[in-house]
Amino acid sequence: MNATKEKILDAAEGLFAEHGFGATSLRQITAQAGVNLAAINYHFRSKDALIQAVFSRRIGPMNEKRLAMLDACEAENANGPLPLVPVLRAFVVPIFELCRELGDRGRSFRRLMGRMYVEPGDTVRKILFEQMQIIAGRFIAAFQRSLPHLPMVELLWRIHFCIGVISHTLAGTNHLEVVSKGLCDPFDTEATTERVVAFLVAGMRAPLPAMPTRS
Amino acid sequence: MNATKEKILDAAEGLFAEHGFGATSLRQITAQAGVNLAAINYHFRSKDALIQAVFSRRIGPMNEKRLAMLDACEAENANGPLPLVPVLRAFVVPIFELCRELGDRGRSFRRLMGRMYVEPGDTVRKILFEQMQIIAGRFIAAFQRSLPHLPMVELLWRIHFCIGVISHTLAGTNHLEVVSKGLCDPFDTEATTERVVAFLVAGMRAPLPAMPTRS
DNA sequence: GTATGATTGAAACGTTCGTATGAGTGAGTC
DNA sequence: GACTCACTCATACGAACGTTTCAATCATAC
Repeated sequence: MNATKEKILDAAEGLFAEHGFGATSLRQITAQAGVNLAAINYHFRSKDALIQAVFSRRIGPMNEKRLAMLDACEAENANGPLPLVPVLRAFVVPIFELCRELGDRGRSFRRLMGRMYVEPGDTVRKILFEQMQIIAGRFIAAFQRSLPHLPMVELLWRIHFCIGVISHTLAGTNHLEVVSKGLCDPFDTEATTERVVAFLVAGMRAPLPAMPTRS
Repeated sequence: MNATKEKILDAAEGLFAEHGFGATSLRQITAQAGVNLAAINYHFRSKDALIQAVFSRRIGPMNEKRLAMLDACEAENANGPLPLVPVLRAFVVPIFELCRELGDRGRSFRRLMGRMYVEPGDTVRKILFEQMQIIAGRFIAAFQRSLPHLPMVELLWRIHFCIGVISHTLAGTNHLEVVSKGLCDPFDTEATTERVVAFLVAGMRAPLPAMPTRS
């Protein structure tokens, strides 16, 4: 790929993570990348297209890995119940692994990923929907096989909660570090992954809540 | 309070929730509120101060309610272990209750609250830190009494996860509605609260994760 | 009624934004 | 050497931004 294009993507990823999409100007990006302002509108068409490119560079490979892990899990348990833990791991692990592989750049990517779920505006929303469509069906079906007693409504809510934990952990504002006075290290990726999985496994297996009687 | 001031706060709350802080202009706000543009800089000093005002109008009462519920719980269990569920409820319930009380306006406030945890920029970050300081210590201590076997590091991580679930549930992008094809209703506040509590109770009580052996 | 202080109005300020333009550069082909 | 084509550059455009200014308006107390 063109070197300028990549420099732009790298700079944009970092600045978007730091300041958000709206608050990051194309001029900041080109300044940090050390390229000309017009290069963005040459290599990408617009700011929106740049945002899209920043995401798709990473998300595609990540979701492939997720599906690969899910495939492996389903293959190993073709004729029986699907154990919950590996399904959950297929959902959780690749995203943290990708962050670790990216090294220092992973810190930016984490924040971006965490933020994309709450980002207003159609641009990011659209990207998220497209990427979700690809894996949502597969994982819902897998979770259903793992937790067959759980009504669909409850299952979907709990997957929603899982995404919340993952997203918030990735977003990694420094609140946790501050509150814990450095005790908790969000960048110890492997330990964080295990903690997340343990929490989510328990949550998914929680007894059904007592529903309030509707008046 | 001045009627203009309140009209501005209402309009700002809705637009901030819909489009985010950066993407909402003061002109949009004054147009929606039906007041003059200069009114914002007269009643508040700046856009940042307006953002601050939008939040503090709601968060103060909410945290008071949280602490009140925690007080009650601690009073009832002065001489014994603190049960987990009421502590968690004190943490979770007031925020959902506030959203319900606010009616239609609660939908905007929910999104705002959910987003503030991931919002970039010093303005929101600072507000969040100030408000957190008030209740963080109290709740950490309470959770520690409820889960005395849990090491502090794990406890803090799990509180972090809880905030993730709450924040993501509040942020309430319509992903869940879309995926569930309307099966899940995020605005059934009471049922949502029970589901969140059930999930979080189980997560908090999860067995300790097997930590990876550090190489 | 008139003076006073708080509030609102219309208009403008300077800045920065995303985007567009057209000239310039440099490697590769004939 | 002339041509091509992908790319980079400096610069400009119009629009929208947050903020400011100052005159007009209003309620209220004297």
